[in-house]
Parts: sequence; structure tokens; C-alpha cells
Amino acid sequence: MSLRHALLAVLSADPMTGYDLVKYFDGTVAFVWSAPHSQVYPELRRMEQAGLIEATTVPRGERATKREYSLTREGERELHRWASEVHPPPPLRNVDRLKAAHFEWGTYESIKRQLREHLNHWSAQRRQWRQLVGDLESGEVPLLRRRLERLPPEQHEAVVAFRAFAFQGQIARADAEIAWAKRGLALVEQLEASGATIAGELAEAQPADGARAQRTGVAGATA
Amino acid sequence: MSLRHALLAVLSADPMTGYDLVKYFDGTVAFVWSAPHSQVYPELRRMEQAGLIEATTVPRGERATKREYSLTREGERELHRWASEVHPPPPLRNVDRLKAAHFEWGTYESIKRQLREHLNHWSAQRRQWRQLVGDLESGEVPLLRRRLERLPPEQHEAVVAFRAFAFQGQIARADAEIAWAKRGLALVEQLEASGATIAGELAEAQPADGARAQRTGVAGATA
DNA sequence: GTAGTCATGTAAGAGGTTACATGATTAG
DNA sequence: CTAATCATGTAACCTCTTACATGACTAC
Repeated sequence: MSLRHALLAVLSADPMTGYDLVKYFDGTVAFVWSAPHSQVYPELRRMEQAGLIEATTVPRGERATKREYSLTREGERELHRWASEVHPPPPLRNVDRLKAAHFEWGTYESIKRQLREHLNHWSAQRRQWRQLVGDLESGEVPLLRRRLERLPPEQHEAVVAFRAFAFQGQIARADAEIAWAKRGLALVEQLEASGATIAGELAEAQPADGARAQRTGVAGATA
Repeated sequence: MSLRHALLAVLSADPMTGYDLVKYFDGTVAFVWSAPHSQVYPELRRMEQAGLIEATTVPRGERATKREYSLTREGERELHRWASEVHPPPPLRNVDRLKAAHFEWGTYESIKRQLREHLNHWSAQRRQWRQLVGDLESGEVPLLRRRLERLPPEQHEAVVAFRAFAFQGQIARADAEIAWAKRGLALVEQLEASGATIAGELAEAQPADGARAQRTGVAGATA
């Protein structure tokens, strides 16, 4: 349950409402972890029940109130535990790679479209992460600033370094994905130029009978 | 629902039983997609209902039988559709990065242990993927061989190239993760050497009062 | 006979997505 | 007054994990 720890980590910078947290999980925190509000609110209630956080009801305007959550001592201990434990790596599930392994079922055009999307997506992500690393290092990230305010100056260096380190990992990942997509585009162009055929291309050309011809052709070869 | 398409993709090489499929999803296919048998069997039933695959009951031994699944025309069409569509990128959720961003809560020792694990894990994965790419290119992968048997020779080149391309993506990812972990280890050692303190280290040293001292210290600074 | 493999399920629960739903407050 | 934002939920549904469960077949 990493959502729980992501919430604890953000709350360690500053007490805030569920709404504030949701904004972070749509914004900068979503750079490593994302969650919709329908997941955040119930989880906060459960964490409160578990004694990891506590809520104070704060008035807003005339009639309305909001609930502001802050870490308890127990919540801090949980963060310590989590940050120190070695967790088994999660099972691999990569749709992009799964699809790429079976691109033979697509057409050259559709494959190129997908690889270009891949390239655009990771390029955009990369830009965001680079921006964030810059902002972290120049002290322009409010959440980090508030976290540092609660810590003695001799700890600041490490905190900033770890935050930047995490996002540099994302940048490295993006670099790998970008290079991969480019390599894929080159591969497709090379295959196209060499006149290599693929199943998807044929099926596209002759929707019904193309598939049949292919199948019987195979049956003939097998028999 | 990528499990469905992963199953379709494997079945496109050869008709086989749920048990066979489960083995692939623990073996080579798990290199990009993994699933336990408790997920595979029900999904196969649903796919059969949906007309994407069909089962023939094959006897084994005296009394027992097994169900062998093969793609239907509709299943092939679904594979085509899936392979041609652009899918929105899945939301980011990376526990390792989330943790790294908050390593301040750990101790130098626990951080190093985790980074070393990360390094070992991705190095091992990398070795497997490299082995697989080699085997794919030298025609030693049974599943690929059976897939190629159903296709005219002029399509072989592209099929092999796409398979290898997918796993090269995994290798590139592994390279990025390995470099990241090494960078992290260097960072920790540098911080340690420079005498920088982190919260987790202090909490470890003085479990109860360390945290309090820190907190009141902060309150004092803020007030 | 017995251990290992082949073969196929069910079920409870956690985590996540999408949609539905509501009402107060604030800025224009 | 009206639109945007603040604020907080519930519910149905899907995917995945973990555990429980069963029985036939094969090699020794």
C-alpha cells in the first residue's frame, strides 16, 4: 500500500486537507505517484482510524468546515519503517513492450503512430521532470520549502539531494524510452524500405480473404 | 485489459492449454507481462464466451481431459485492432522513486541496502533479457519458432526484429535503473563522508526523544 | 506407493478507475 | 447572480494478489 506512504510523505511537509493532497497527486507528486480523490479521501479516513494521522476541523467561511490532517508520532514511525525496509520488486507489466513484441499484428503506419506518441509522451515527461529538478535545486518548490522549515539546516542538503535523485531516475527512464522509440522508428523504416511484409499490413489490405489465404498457406506448409 | 491481449498473442503462436499459458506467464512472457493461474483460467473462459478463442477437449491418459485453446478469426481481428490502436499512457506509479524521494526518513545503511537490491535486481533482469534477445535472434525460442512456422518466410524478419526490439527496450530500462542505483550509492557515500545528517539516522539513534527534540527544535525555529 | 508434475478451478480482499453526487465559498 | 473553485464523499466495477482446494497422471 504505497498510496498510504505517499500521503504520509506529503503530510510530513505540512498539515493539509484531503483537497490539498488531491491537488498534489494531480500535480508534482503525480510525477511519481498518482491517485484520484475517490481513493484519497477514504484512505485518509482509514489512516486516521489507524492512528497514523489526526484531523482538526477548521472552519471556512460562515457555515462550512474542512478537515486538516497532520502526522502523528505513529505516522512518523510508519514513515521511518517504510523508508528503511527493502520491498520485493513489483511484477513486471509493461503494455508498451508487450505490444511492441507483437507489432507484427499492426501496420507500419499504426506502429509509427504509436512510437511517435511514445516519443512525445516521454519527451514531455522529461521536460517536466527536468524543470522540477531545477526548481528543487533552486528552492522554488513550496512543498519542499515547507518540509525544510521543519528541519535543522544540517539536514537540508540531504533532503534536497534525495528529492532531486528520485526525479533524475525518472529522467533517466525517459531518456531510455525516448531512445527506444527512436530506434523503433528507424527499425520500421528499415523494414519498410527493405520490402519486408507483416501480417497486419496484409490483413489491412484484404480484410477477409487475406487472413484466410494466410491461414491456408500455413496449413499447407504444416501438412 | 492487457492480460487478454497477452494471452491472445501467445496463442497466436500455437494452440495450447491454460496450464501451458500459465507456464509462459511465469517464464519468458513474464519478462514483459506476468499473471498467476488464478487470473489466467477465468480469463480464458471469458475470452471463450466472447468468441475470441475456442477450446477443444483433448484426452490425456485414461480418464482425464484438458482444454486446448486456439485463436478464432474474431480473436485475430482483436489482436489486429489492439496492435494498431494508440493507448493512453498508464498513470505513473513507481514505488522505488517515491521512496527515494523520501530517503531522508531512512538510515544510510538501509538506503544503501535498498539501492544494492535495486542494482542486483535489475542486473539479473538485464542478464535474462540479454540472453533472451540472443536466443530470439539465433532461433532458439520455441514459441517464436512455432509462430514463424505459421507465416511465410518474407514475414520472418520483421517478427523476429519486433520481438528483439521489445526486449531491447527492457534492457535499456535496466541500464537506466542500474546507473541510477549506482549514482544513488555514490550520493549516499558522499553525504555520509561530508557529515550530513538525516532524520532517519537521528530517529534510529534516539527512538523516542530524538523525534521530540527535533520537533520542538522546529517549533522554536518557526516561532 | 509416493512424490512431482499436469491440470483446473474458487473465493476473499486489496488497490485502482470511472461515474455519480452534493453543497459551500469566492471572484467577477 | 453565476461560474469557478473548494471540499468531500459514495458506488459499481475491474484487475490483481493470496490462499484454499482438488484430482489425475507419470516416473521411480
